[in-house]
Formats: sequence, structure tokens, C-alpha cells
Amino acid sequence: MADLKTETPPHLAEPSLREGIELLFYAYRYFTSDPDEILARYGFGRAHHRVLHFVGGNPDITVAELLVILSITKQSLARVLGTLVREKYIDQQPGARDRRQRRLRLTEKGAALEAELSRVQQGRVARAYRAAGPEAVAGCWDVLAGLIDPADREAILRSIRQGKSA
Amino acid sequence: MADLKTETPPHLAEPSLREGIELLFYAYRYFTSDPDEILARYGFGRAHHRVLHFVGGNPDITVAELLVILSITKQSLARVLGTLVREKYIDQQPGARDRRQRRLRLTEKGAALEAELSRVQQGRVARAYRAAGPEAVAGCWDVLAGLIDPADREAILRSIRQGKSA
DNA sequence: AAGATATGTCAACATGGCTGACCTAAAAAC
DNA sequence: GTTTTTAGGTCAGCCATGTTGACATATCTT
Repeated sequence: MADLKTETPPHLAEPSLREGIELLFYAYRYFTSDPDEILARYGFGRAHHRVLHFVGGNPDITVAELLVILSITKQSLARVLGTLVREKYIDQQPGARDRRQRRLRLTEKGAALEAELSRVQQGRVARAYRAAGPEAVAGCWDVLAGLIDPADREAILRSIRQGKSA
Repeated sequence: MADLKTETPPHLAEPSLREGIELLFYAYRYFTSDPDEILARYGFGRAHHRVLHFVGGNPDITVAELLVILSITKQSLARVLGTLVREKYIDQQPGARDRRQRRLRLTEKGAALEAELSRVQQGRVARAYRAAGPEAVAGCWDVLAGLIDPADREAILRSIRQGKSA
């Protein structure tokens, strides 16, 4: 017999956990599907999207800050960022106080692509929000936030809220 | 002035959509982080995890059914599945009615690894559920389900519910 | 017997991670 | 003012995991 005191409540039972895990797997696939399609037309991948997204949301971000957000190495970033800079989607300017820094911003061209990607991705999310209703959305945010390591949670939520993803 | 009739309700405003998108991005990263760590110790990757997961949840699944779930090519699947079969994490048996099929099941060794991976992933999800509460979980599921293309939604939800992911 | 289907396999390629080593320019510390 | 640290870039190579295309085999269906 299960120990009643520590027994898993119904909504935490294993089947429900498995269902939630699979749902997140499928949902994430669709979540990235629309941008992926557009990116392919530009010869870009998901990595380019992430850079465009976070540079767009954090104008004048430094490379180091971007690396923290993306949690990748500078060599990995260099490949996609280099392309975006060469093809003039992103502009680099030396930092005002620290001229070693390359502060990143979207060019007009970059902002246009980012907007195109945002539009379809936000469209999908907006439809999901609308269908589920505001309380569901609030609940969803709570659950998703709960998946983040407690040690990192507050910093990440802060950065999301400010649109300052550093 | 915005047209009141089609004005985006507050919870659908652009900033909130952007926040939701970023939250999903971060949450998914943590969602996969614990299994990834374990898999690395076995020389496996995320692709192996997916196969172990869906074979575990769908004993005697066929290769064709697994391909539909994973949405990858059979060549991609062959690489990871081949390894898992060779290293005896997964067992193949000809179908009873159709002997062309290779029905897949976890071996004991495979079930043990799958359980180890499930344990940490379910642990993280369970903590998030517990912190957010049952209503939030229900809302979360609604939103995530809403991200799935309507054309595929019912089939996917059915497959999740049955634990028959085909 | 012929054709369709389930699966496997070979070869080649792309993306996007990684490590390690090394370079420059600018800031900070001594 | 020299040294050290820091921000960033770059080269080379490796790995995981996706792709396409072509082809082989066994088995089921017609």
C-alpha cells in the first residue's frame, strides 16, 4: 500500500506526467514550425531566428550577453551571427564606454525579417491563447516557469518581463 | 485609434505574446536538460531518448508508426534505432499477422534506461505541476494543445491520452 | 505471377552544437 | 607605463541529427 502521506495526488500521477511531457514535445514542434518554413526560404535555420529574436528584443546587446541567453559557445554563435552581419540583417557598433564590445542591433532588413517570423509565431500563440482563455494562459505560464531551475528562474523571468533578455 | 471591434485583448497583446514565446523557449531547454545529462553518460543523444520514450509507451509499435510520431525520415531513425537494437535496449520481433513488420519493444535494459530518463523528466514536471496547482496544469494543457495544428490536434491528443502514440 | 508495402541500407550533404588553440584590441590593474 | 585581463574573432576538426536519392529484400496483396 502507498504511504498516504506522500502519495502522489491524482494530477501528478505518472500517466498525467507522461501526457504532459508528450504534449510539450508535440506543442514545441508546432511552435517552431511556421518560422522554420520562412527561414528555409532565406537559407537560414532556427539558430538565426533565435539571434534575430533576442537582438530584436534587446537592442545594443553585447555578444557576451547574447551568449548567456542562448547558452551556446561563441564559436557556434559566430557562424550564425557572422552570416547575419555579413548579409546586413544585424549591425555591429563599438560600445560607447567600452570600445571592445560589439553592440548588436537589427538593421531595417533584419527588423523586417524578425517581424515576419514574429508574426507567424505570435499568430499561432495568439490563437492558442484565445482558444484557451486568460486563466489558462496564466496557468500555462506558471507551469512553464516551474520547469526552469529555481536558481535561474527569477533572473529569466525578469529578463523576459523587461524584454531585456540579459 | 485602434478599431475596438478587432482590438487585441490585453492578454493577447504583443508584449505578452513575446513573453510567452520566450518562456516556452527557456522552459523547453530545462525540460530536456536532465535527460540530456544522463544520455551523455551512455553516449546517447536526445534522438535516442525519443525512441526509448515512444517505444516504451507503445510496446510492439511498428517502425512506420514510430516514424509518424517522430516526424523524421527512416534513415534518421535507422541510425539511432540501429544502435539501440544492437546494444540491446530495444528488441525487434516480426509482426504476427504481417511478418514484414519489426515490432519494437524495450528490453529490460531498455526499460531500465527509459525509467531512469523518465524519472528525472517527470520529476521536473511534477515539481512544476505541484507549484502551479491543478487548475494551472489544466490551463497549460489547453494552451499547449492549442499550439498544435487543428488538423492534427485530435489525433495527437488521442494518441497521448491512450498512451498509444500512433 | 505481378505489384505494392515494410523495412533496411549506402552515400552524400546541411545545420548547429562542441572543444581546443590562438589572435587582436582595448580596458583595468599594478 | 607595462602587464594582465577582458571582449571578441577565427581556424580547424569533431559529433549528433536532420535531409535527399537510390536501391535491395522480404512479404503481403491482387
